[in-house]
Amino acid sequence: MTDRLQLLKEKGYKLTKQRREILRALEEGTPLAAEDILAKINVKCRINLSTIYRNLNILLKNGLIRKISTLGQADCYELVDPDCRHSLACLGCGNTIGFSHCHFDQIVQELEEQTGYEIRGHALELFGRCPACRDGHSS
Amino acid sequence: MTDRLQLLKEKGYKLTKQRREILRALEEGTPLAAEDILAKINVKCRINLSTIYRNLNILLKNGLIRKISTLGQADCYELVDPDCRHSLACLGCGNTIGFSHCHFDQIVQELEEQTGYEIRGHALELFGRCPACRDGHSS
DNA sequence: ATCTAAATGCAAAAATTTCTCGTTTAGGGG
DNA sequence: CCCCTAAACGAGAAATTTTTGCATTTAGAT
Repeated sequence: MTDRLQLLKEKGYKLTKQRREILRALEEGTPLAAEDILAKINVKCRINLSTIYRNLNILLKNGLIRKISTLGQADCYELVDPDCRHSLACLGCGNTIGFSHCHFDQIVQELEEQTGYEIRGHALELFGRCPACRDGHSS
Repeated sequence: MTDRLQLLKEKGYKLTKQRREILRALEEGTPLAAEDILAKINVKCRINLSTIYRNLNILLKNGLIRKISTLGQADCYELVDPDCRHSLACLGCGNTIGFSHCHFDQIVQELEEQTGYEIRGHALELFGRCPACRDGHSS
């Protein structure tokens, strides 16, 4: 059983197959909108979009995933993962690339001391213009 | 005329009173949802919600504002400002505090070199549990 | 095997965001 | 100034995204 399932179980959540499937979909690494998750769920698993939203909210509250809004029109969700991946999106064409190594440990620690918050995770989104959009039209 | 208006003008956008009012509302510093902006617009200025969304998208595309999704259910928008303010939200009660000094210059520069993107701005959201929620219930 | 709170599916509602189209307006050129 | 035109706007409809209520199912404990 994965760490994430373990944590949910300890918190008293039941490990339903829907819940497992949602996590499994997210474990691929790419940020996904609720609809995307639906599309990735095993055909054998009956699941409804509202179940997905309900679970995404639970996962959010427990700091297991983060919500990011730069990509697409619907919010996307991704695992708060150990190797800390983030996104860099082009404001022109929407092309997005990922990166790791955000080196936040220091900032996080300072803030925890200053505020008394226990920081569970972070979302970092960078945006700008990709090489193509930069050379092309000015909009 | 502010830098932001200047930039919009140079890009060929007209400086309508609606556009000015939206920016003025955002200049207060707090992240605002589209509805919040509507509520803050001067009563003398006739404006429609769709105008607000249209302009938010323009401002986004031009890197003048960022969209953040941790707070509330609707997306919020805030100016990409010179002193670089970000938010730390409690997963329990939603209480949010702001902070500055995210020290990103180095990360940004490295990424620009590696990717060829021109990075216009970033959104950073931290989340966790505030002291009260930490001591209180476990959910 | 039984029981119960938690979770789900479904359908409907609510909330958010985009779009169409007719009208208005900013700002440039006489 | 006044005119002109592309850009922007308002209004309302439509599309999309997200939440909710309720009857039914199910995980996990006894």
